[in-house]
Amino acid sequence: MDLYQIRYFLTIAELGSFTKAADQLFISQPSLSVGIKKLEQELGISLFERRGRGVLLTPAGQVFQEKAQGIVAQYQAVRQDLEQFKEHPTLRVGTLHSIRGYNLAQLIGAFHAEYPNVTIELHNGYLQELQDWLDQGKVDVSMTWLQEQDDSNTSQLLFHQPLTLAVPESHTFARLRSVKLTDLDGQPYIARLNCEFWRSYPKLFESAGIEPQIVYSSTNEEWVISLIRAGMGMSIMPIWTDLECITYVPMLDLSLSRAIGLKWRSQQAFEAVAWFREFAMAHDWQV
Amino acid sequence: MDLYQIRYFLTIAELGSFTKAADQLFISQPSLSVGIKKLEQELGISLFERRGRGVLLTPAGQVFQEKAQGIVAQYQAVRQDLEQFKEHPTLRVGTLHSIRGYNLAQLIGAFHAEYPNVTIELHNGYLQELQDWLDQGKVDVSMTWLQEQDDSNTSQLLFHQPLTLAVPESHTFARLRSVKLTDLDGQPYIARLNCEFWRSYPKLFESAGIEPQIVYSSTNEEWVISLIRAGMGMSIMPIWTDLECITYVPMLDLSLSRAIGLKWRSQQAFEAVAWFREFAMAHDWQV
DNA sequence: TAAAAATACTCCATAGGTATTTTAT
DNA sequence: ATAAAATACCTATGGAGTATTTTTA
Repeated sequence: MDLYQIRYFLTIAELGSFTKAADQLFISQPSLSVGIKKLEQELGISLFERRGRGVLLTPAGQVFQEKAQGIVAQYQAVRQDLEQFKEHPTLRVGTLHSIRGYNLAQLIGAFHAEYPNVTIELHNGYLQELQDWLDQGKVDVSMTWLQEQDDSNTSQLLFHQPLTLAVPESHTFARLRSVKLTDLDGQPYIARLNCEFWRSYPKLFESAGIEPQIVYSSTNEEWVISLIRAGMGMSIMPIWTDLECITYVPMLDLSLSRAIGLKWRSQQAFEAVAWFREFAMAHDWQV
Repeated sequence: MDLYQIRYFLTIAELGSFTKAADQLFISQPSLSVGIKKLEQELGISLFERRGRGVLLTPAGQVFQEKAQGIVAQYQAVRQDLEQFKEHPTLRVGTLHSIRGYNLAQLIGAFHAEYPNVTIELHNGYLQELQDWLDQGKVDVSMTWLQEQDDSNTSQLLFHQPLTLAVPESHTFARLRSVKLTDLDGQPYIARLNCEFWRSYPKLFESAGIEPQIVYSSTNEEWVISLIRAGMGMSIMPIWTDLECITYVPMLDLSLSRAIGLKWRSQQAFEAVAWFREFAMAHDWQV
């Protein structure tokens, strides 16, 4: 069944005449006659009672009329939604839990100023989640941790972010020029469970022959920061340039760095993705 | 847009593959490719992201998917409603306010026993309303007052029903063999506003030189009966055979009779109407 | 008799098919 | 290299047109 058939039917029902409906629909009266006959055959029931002057809905026709209006209305709603989308496309950006809003907010703000029609939807997730969402088409682009093997067709580097030890500014370490891994032995430590390096930490600590005391752990970067700031412990974490009351201490025997960049699907044709990639590349990341 | 296009789209979206969808839909893969391309052109936006292995919905495709499911569901609901109607057609019967349920109930009951699939909808109304409803297709057949000019193509007589004076059984008139019109002068009279003869009563009374005292009037036949039974007055009304505590008194100089029958639209093809007509004709009306 | 719907036919757009090529992994 | 979608081309269905007939009030 074609939607135009329903539109034709509704017009005839409203005007009570094939001829008048044909005029209004800009088609010929015989075309309507044939079309409605097809519709009636498809539905297996007569919809109009043909009278000398005009037509009248049969009981079945009245049943059909009520529902048919709903179908046409819903179709028009879909069309409108898509028009809406064309004018205001929604770019769904996946962001790693361990990337803080601070950096991203500036990019989003600047992007929106240049592309005011694009609505940005942020989806926070873990490394694997982001990859899945990308693969499943639930996000269009992700700002995430890049690995060596990532292809330049589906990813691009934005910046490197070193990781080092963050301690409360009141901690004795805060006044040192640097620390060594062994200094961490027995220190209160806050585990960043969302960290891409986390699974390699136990080995790291073990090979250095140390055992920090893990007092808290959290998947949430902001909470880790708050806990350090409150003097609850220290953590090896990416250097965020906006943190107050926290001191980063260089580590002599540990040099960690993560690569943050964009990932997308190959052949992704959604133009907002291209805009966002270009924009992110030109952005001054200040990290 | 054709509904099969939406079905095709939904199947592809669900299976994530043109080839698999083509198998399931029993059409060829190229036909699907071409069909979806047409759909995308009609909507003016790309719905699928073509990847090496299978396809993925674009953001717009996801928007479309949600709504499209609703459209297909509604279409299937319409189909089901019509199937329901085919199995259990609803015959809408118009009945005159001044025809009491008593007589009709027996017909309806017997009809339903013979045609258990037909649902009967009773629509009570005045003479003119019934005619309008019939003309507008709001009822399929009416049991109403027939006039001389009614065509045998659109009406048939069921029975004649004489009208005479009804008085409370306690009234002195109840013991008379008959009364004359002039006996009504000054008597408490209950006007039956819904009566087809009502508009001619004033002239009738006037030409007889009498003026009954109209104590109550009602459009509702049952109320009129109750009022008479309660001794509030008398009324010239159709003879109902089931009334207790009410006595009909023949009138020497007034002989009224109304013709009750069915009316329908010419060319009415709804088969339940034919069944009902046939059934009503064969019915023993006991009036 | 006149207004309106149905029918007969013609034309062409398009859904669907098969064979093949292109594309992406 | 292979799986999957796109393309090319063909056929047939059916939507829409014009001219005409049938129907009913």
